[in-house]
Amino acid sequence: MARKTDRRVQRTRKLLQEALVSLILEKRYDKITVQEIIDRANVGRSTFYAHFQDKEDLLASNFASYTAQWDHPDETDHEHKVSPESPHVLHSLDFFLHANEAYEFHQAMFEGGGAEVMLETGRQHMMADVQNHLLDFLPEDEESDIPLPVITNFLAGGLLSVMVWWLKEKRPYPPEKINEMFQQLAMRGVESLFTAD
Amino acid sequence: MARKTDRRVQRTRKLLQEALVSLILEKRYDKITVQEIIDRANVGRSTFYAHFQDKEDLLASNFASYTAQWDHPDETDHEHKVSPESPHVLHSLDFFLHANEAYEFHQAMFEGGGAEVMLETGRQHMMADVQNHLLDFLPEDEESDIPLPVITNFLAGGLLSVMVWWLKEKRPYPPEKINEMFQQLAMRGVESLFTAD
Amino acid sequence: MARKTDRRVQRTRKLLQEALVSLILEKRYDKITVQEIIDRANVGRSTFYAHFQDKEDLLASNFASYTAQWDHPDETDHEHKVSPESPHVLHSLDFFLHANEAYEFHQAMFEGGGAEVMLETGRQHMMADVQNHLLDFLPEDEESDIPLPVITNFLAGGLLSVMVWWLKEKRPYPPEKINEMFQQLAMRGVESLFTAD
Amino acid sequence: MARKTDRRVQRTRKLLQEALVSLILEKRYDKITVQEIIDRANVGRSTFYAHFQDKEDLLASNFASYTAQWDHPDETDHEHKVSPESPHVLHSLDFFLHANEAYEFHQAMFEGGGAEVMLETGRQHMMADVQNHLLDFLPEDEESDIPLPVITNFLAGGLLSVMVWWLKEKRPYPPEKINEMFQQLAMRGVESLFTAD
DNA sequence: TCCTAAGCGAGACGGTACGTCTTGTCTTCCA
DNA sequence: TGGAAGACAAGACGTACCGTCTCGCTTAGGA
Repeated sequence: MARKTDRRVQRTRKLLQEALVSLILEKRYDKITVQEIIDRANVGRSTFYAHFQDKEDLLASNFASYTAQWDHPDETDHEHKVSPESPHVLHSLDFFLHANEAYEFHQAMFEGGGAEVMLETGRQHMMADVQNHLLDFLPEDEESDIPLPVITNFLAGGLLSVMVWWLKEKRPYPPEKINEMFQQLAMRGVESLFTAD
Repeated sequence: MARKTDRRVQRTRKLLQEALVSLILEKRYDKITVQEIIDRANVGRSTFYAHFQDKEDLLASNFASYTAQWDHPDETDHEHKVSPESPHVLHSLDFFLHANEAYEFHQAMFEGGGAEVMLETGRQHMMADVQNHLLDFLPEDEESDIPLPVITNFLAGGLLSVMVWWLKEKRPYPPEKINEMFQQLAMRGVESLFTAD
Repeated sequence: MARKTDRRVQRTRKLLQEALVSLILEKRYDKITVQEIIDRANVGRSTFYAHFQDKEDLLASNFASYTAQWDHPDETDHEHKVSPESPHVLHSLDFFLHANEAYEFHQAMFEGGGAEVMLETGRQHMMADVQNHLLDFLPEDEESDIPLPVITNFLAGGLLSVMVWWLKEKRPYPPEKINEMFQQLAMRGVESLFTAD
Repeated sequence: MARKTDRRVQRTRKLLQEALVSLILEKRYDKITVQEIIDRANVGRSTFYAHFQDKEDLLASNFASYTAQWDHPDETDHEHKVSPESPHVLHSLDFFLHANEAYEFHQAMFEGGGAEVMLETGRQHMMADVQNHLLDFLPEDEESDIPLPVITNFLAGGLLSVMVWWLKEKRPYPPEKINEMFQQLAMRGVESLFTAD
């Protein structure tokens, strides 16, 4: 059994991931060279390509576990089984909380220009997530006027946009607060801003 | 007066822009080479760089006039001075209509991978636009619970996301229809989907 | 008659020639750009090419009159019709005197790296000149052991080399003196240096 | 120890050198492109620049070993310790013999226009060589009327010129014969041609 | 004095080669 | 035997010049 090998392999992967992150903190992601990464990681060029297809692959691996949490959130706090009267159709708080924790990493991404790659991946996960949640709420037999993908895109797009703003602005509110705002906008719509509450 | 020169310059710029678009319709944007562009445009390499910094710059110039329309829409159809009862806080129809016209171009962008550049620029214009419109509706003296940028990001993010989906899906609805959906979501919120109308 | 035109043309040619020389005094000839020349001369690009084929052509024109003197020396001082006893088979003094006059120009050439072009042209003229003179001395009927081209190359090569050294060393001797040395070497050979005179 | 690497590197260098020579045999040196060289050598562009600064550098490397022989000739045939009666002040035969061996290469250079680079380098080596030999013959205590550099330039200039002629003429005489002519001219001078032997 | 053709400046342009840069593959050696 | 080291092929990049060209302005010399 190649247990020892596995451990070495994991170590090399980690070295490369950390090298990338540390570089991202210094300069734009898309200006980072494979050469720089392997220099920083003290790893041979061929070793890099033995583990990752390319730079993006390495980056993706960096937040694979990250987004994995979105797909498989801890099964503990599933207390937001809400009623239609008080529906948390979108468990957006999870996203904000999670973004809050990985704040520094996000900062690096935005400043470094690596955000696009991440955003696209993130968007896809978020979309899937949102859609799943919506499916729990929209009665299957009753076809809504608005197709599911439209709702999903609307919500995920809005959420992501607000979240990025929040992060770029260096979290002017606690995650719970910004989530509350988002929930109001998402659930009640803009119209509610103009009508008496 | 350098009139003739200007005309030549404009012609060259146009040749390059058209060459890029025609290439985008054939292959992924990021696989397109400067050499291919200038070959298609029958233009010298140095001429290319005399007019544009790089490939992205050329791409950007392609929808500069495009987004310019967002900033300075035709002053004719400013009839959406709507009442709060039927508020078109967001003149999103304009966006859908406009996207509808430039449909092929958008298709090329999305398929070709050049969308990122465009989306970012587009987002910025859209944000500014949305914000301006909101300012007309939010009473200045009355501070909302939710800061303006949050609303703006929410709406622009949702709009863009829906629009991209709509384009990528090859416009399954007429622009008026998709706009209607968006308006409902944006104005009334998701909650409205579950309540009796 | 286009008299006035001619005058303008001559002026332009002169401007370009002077611009080149002044530039050569500043930097290596082969690093000088056509653009720099026409900028310095305040002349349009097309005008340059209307007058000269290229940079080398302009350079050549600069010492066209120069070498012309070698081919058609002033017919006044032809008093070196020497006897075989005191033969000035090679009228090398002319070359040294001429080089002496155009000293600054030569300096520029050597320092500027434009010398090669000049040297090659100069060598050709010098060779032809030397050969002509030799023909006056070598009796046609009597075939020498050594073919004429060998002698010509030997003398012209040696003369040019000595002259270049002399110019590069900033003329450590008066032209008459260096010529005397050359004449001794050329006429009597190196052997004479070791034998009692 | 990078033994294997060295071998690869040497192979690449050789491939490039040979590619250049083979190209020179086909077309003018200054019309040869770096691209053509690397195509012929089956070598990547960056590899070329990893080994040589530019085209001239590659050319120079081609006769580096060549001129090296001039500086360090085989220590075997040092039997030209000649008496003043039969002085070989200048071991010019070595040069002719050497040029004879590398005949094809020279041909390529002259026809291809790459000769200038080579000639200048060759001249310098030849000058140093000639000067060293002269120092063995000219008694130090006895100052000649003619400075050493003048003699050196005269001899080296003449020798190079004759040699180039000889090569360009496709070696009309065996190297020993042309050397004999040169020696007579150099040692006894032109005057001797006119006097009874 | 006006007219007109040539000379000219300005500079856009197509084209070519350059030297740099980065990628992903491949080979060799070492631990 | 797996990984470090790094040479390498491939090829796009942005730059630098070149020589051609088109365009109007200026200007001189004949009308």
